[in-house]
Amino acid sequence: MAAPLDLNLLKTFVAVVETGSLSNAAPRVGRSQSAVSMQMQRLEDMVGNQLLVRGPRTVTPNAIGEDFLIYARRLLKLSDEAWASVTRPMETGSVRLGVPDDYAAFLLPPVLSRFAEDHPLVTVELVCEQSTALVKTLAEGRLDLAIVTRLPEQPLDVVRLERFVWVASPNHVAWQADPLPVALFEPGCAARMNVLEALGNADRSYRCTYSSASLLGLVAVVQAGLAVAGLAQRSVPPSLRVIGINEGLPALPDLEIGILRNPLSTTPAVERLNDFLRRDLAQQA
Amino acid sequence: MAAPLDLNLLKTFVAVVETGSLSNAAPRVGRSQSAVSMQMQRLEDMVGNQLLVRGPRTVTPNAIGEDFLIYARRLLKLSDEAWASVTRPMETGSVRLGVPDDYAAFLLPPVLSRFAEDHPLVTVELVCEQSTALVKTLAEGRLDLAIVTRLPEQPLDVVRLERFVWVASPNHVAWQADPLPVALFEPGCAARMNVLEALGNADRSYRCTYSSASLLGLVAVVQAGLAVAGLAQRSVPPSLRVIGINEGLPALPDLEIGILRNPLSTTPAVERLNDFLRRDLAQQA
DNA sequence: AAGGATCTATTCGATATACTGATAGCGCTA
DNA sequence: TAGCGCTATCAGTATATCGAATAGATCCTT
Repeated sequence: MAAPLDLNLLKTFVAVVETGSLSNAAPRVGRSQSAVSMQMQRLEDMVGNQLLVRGPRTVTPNAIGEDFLIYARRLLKLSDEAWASVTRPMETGSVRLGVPDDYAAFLLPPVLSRFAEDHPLVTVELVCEQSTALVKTLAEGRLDLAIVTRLPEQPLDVVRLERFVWVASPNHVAWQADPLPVALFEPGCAARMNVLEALGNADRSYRCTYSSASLLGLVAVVQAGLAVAGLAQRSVPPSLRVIGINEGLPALPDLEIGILRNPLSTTPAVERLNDFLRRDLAQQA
Repeated sequence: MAAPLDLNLLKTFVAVVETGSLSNAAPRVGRSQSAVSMQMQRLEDMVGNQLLVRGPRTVTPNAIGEDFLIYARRLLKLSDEAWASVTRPMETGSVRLGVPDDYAAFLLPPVLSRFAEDHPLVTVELVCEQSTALVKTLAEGRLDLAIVTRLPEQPLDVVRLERFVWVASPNHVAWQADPLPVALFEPGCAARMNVLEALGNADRSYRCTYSSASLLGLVAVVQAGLAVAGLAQRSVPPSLRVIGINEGLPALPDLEIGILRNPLSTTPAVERLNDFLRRDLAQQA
């Protein structure tokens, strides 16, 4: 790693290129003409390459200088952003938000859209994982917020109850098979536990024909008539049919949705998104 | 605009946060412990906010410091890139590459993986849009390269022909319906034009049951047996079945794939990725 | 409970760096 | 040819930054 560049020199460099003159750049950077000349000399010494071509009365960047100019501008801009993050933290920031796959696909886009309208300088980084993985990721400090489904024994402030339903292919009768073929999310997942617990309580035998984290894969298997599955009602694609007691299947308990927060994530941006999500999720039909 | 930050201070800041100690950071930045202490003081004076919480034996960033750390790392990384752009211009750079959705999902990952292995200091920013949108984005100078499907009358250097096929649900016979239900990409898309042109030439009446840019949505509709669609053969998921003349559908012309290049994008990185893609796409089975 | 260890903060003196003002040198224009 | 307007260089000065030493606080071991 080279020594970090001196952004004061870059600021002067940008001013020189933009004015085409050392003398005209000087007032822009609050230095004398001779200081500007020496700064450009120091910058070129530092990077080990000439960046500027000096004419009798003008100064222009060479090809390397042109490329370097782009970096100089980016560095100065990022420096301003860094400064703003400290001095005006309310307006900026980035939040790392974890959500389960199905929330990402179906529910979050409108929510994040509305949040982005209200907070244009806040960046939300979405991480899609199963709830169990999200708990771990957040505990490791790699997430600020996570929308998760509550697991048994898990202390979680529940924000909403999500209807959880059986689904099947509209053109198949997979539920008639014995043992019941079920498509499940991966072990440890609350949705999976709900399904297995309901089947256990009903003394219904089953066999697992699909086990993965992928919602798309699970949906594909169910659509193919190879299994039934449990899904959050709002995640049910139009191609699947909701089934239940009428088909001889036990009722499924609702999923308890909550928002986990990293206690070390105390920025205003995280605060605001947290409030926004709590309000929005609680309000949704 | 605030005065630019001192990257030497940021380097020290990062070292302090990473080691949790001023004393341990000192050898990392080639300074004495007292110099490190004063640098942190100067940094906090400069930004006008405390960034570090000092314990008796440890130092940790506060919430503002955590955010600032992200900027510090980005600034240092960008400084290295800037340096490399001067001293090793052939190896660095960033390319803005536009690709259609289905290419992004199925085909580009292995290509970009191989490119990244050969060119670790080149950053590729991917933009996924329909070909029609990509042409416009590139013309506006916001892309360096774009992989697009050739539209009628469009001058484009074709790099490969992509087999374009009808697909349907393996468990449905949607093609038997009259008029034919088709799922289409949005208007203006070459794939859409191919389908409609082929149906027109065959005098086959059709109705459009899906029209969107989303591949996932289209696949869902087809899988549901609600429509048939045209897809690049290599984009066909395992859950769909390729159909064609045997099912009474007209042959679909191949998609002509080409690479557009922004004439103002002349960096070595763009050059190299362009060459790489041309070679790689031409070679693929 | 006491002593040693280990850290951060501060002071002081030395050194390095960066600046301004003055000026030399060069090329252009009238 | 003289004057103008630029960049480069020089010398002196001011400021910034550093290391070594040390104070103070806390923690750990005996």
